[in-house]
Amino acid sequence: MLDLPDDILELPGRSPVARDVARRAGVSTATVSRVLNGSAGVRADKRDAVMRAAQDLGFVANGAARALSTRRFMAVGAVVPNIENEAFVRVLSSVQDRLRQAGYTLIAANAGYDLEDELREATFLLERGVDGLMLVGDIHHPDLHARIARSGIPMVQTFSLSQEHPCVGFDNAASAARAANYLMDLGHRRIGVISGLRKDNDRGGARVTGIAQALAARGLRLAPEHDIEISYGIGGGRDGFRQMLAGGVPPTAVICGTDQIAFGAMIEARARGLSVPGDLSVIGHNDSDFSPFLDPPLTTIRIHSAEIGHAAGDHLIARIQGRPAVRLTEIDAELILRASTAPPRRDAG
Amino acid sequence: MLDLPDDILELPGRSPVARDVARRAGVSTATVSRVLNGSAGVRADKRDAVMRAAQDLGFVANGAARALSTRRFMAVGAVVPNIENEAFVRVLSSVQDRLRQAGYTLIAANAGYDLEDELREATFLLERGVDGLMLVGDIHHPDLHARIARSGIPMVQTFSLSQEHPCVGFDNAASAARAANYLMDLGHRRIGVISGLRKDNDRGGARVTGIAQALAARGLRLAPEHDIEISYGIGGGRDGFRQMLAGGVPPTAVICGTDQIAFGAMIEARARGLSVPGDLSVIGHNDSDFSPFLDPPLTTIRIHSAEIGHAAGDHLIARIQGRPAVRLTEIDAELILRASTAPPRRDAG
DNA sequence: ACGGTTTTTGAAAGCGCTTTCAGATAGCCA
DNA sequence: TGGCTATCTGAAAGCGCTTTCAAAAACCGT
Repeated sequence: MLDLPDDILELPGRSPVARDVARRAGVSTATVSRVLNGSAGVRADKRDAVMRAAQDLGFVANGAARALSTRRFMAVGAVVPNIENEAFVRVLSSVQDRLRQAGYTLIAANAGYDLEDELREATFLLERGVDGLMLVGDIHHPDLHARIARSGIPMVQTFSLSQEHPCVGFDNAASAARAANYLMDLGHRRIGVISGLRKDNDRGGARVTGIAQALAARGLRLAPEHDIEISYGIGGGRDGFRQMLAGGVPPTAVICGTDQIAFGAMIEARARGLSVPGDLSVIGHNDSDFSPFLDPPLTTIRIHSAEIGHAAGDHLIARIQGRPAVRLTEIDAELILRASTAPPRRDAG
Repeated sequence: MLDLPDDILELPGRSPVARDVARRAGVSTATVSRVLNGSAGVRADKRDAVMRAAQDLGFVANGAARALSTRRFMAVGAVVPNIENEAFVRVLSSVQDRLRQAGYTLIAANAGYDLEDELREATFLLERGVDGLMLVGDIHHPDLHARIARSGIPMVQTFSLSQEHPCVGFDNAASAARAANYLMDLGHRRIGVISGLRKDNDRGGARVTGIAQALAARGLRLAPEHDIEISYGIGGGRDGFRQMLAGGVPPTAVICGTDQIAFGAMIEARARGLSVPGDLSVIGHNDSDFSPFLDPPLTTIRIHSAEIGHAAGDHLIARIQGRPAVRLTEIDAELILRASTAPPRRDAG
């Protein structure tokens, strides 16, 4: 290597490196590194000199070099089905909270409810060298877990519970069943479901199953024409409820996969001259910002996204740092009662 | 360095590196690198051997080493005021779209409408070695631009226009003025504003200024009691409109900083027995998902978030790759007319 | 078959940081 | 002050990849 004399090193274009700081402070790069990290066992005068030199030069350590050397990238990845979905955004935001405190960065990616895409995105993150990975749900591409295992980094699944893998979530079937039971307690007998896409989506699937089982447990059944699967969003909710009405005998209550869908269903119901909750009770999922303000305010299953995120973040950090972490954390979902649910009309048989 | 004999290298715990692939394919690491990247000028048989070896071993290049070597981190950072805000999420999502196509990763951070925090987060990203940076707005911590400049990476500001810095955005003052003019054309004379926090927020500030100027241009003025600043969200909108009514003579129309705020204002108006748009016209900002479905559907200024994101992404990629890029891109905001606006009542003077 | 090209290829030098290891210093007690 | 221990410190070896440079191999026209 061509070793330049010390005095011509202030090349303007080059951003300063540890070597420059060392030179300026009259120490070695080893000492610079010690000061800028743990500081353990460096004499005060040298430490100050290094600090000042770093300050003066505006030194910023090169993350790649540090990552290469420590084998720690100081980042964790998260792949969520839809990065624009409120619930996932909240989780990402709270995971990031925790990570940030531990000095880690969150890199989020979008899987678009597609297993292949999820695999691609996860692989991409793995290549980047993330130190941990957060996924949503328990259904993934068959190769995904093998790939994660090979990379040797910790992984945690969220939003649903899993027998196989570390997870932070809740029992989607049970919480949806609770909503169904609540409706049946009110006297409803014809209960419908409008869910988002269920393909490769264990949360959606489990919720419908839970509802069907709760109905069965009381001798009722989820009629096929009352079991609707649509795309997410308010428009989806309208379409879904329209389809349901087209099916014949209308339900007296519907449970929806998200509050957006519930909102859409309510709009469509009103457009058809049905009053909520008079003619139709509606329950959503997620407790979105707007839900308390709808007309009527929406009964919904609140998912504690922030708690899920915090727990998932803590779990990953712990395992990255070699500390023990619980394999399964259950964060209970909560049924928030508002005015969109009521007993069915007497004549609704 | 202790050079292990070639035959004991299948240590299970260690993930494979280029050296392993090279050995298995009977080539040098240089060739491995050539194959895995550009592939230029490698004989077909060797190329295949490398490909196969990499496949067999499940080789994944170490991103940190690559970044260190190429001086490219292949990631760009984005710092937005609120990562849970719909408009910013949409921009992030569309920036990521573009970056992903170019092989780059997006790392998003949250500044919480605080200049110090924004500086901290941006610095954090800079330390990571991001190759480019996206910011929101034209008001930043005094040290921020210096720091970015020192790191030598391209930066682009979004959502507003700037004289000083590269930007992709729109004229917040002009678009808000357009809304005000529309209301005045309908005959409104008492127009109010409910904006989110304006501190260190040039978008919010510019909108109010634009409205005030539009009013002034027609001999009207924005009464102080009709100029309300609140926190974001539906609750904020309700509070804001309540405050406005407490101010004395009620306005016949309000322009709100977001559709959430507008929604809140509409709720509060109705609670006070005012009909929209009969007694009060309401205009929002952003054209949120739910806005067409409100009752009445909300007139709003649609911000083309996806276009902003795409343009910002393209701009950064171009500059990272050393290609020229336009300094200022203006993405027009659009006034979407729906049913929440109408002429004022005749007797509303 | 041979000299001159044109391709391919591998050795080795980094990229900038951390960390080990041994030597240098400082501190302490007698 | 000397000797021994406890602290500090710097040289140097990596981390795993890319890339230059020169040597080796393949190709070509005669």
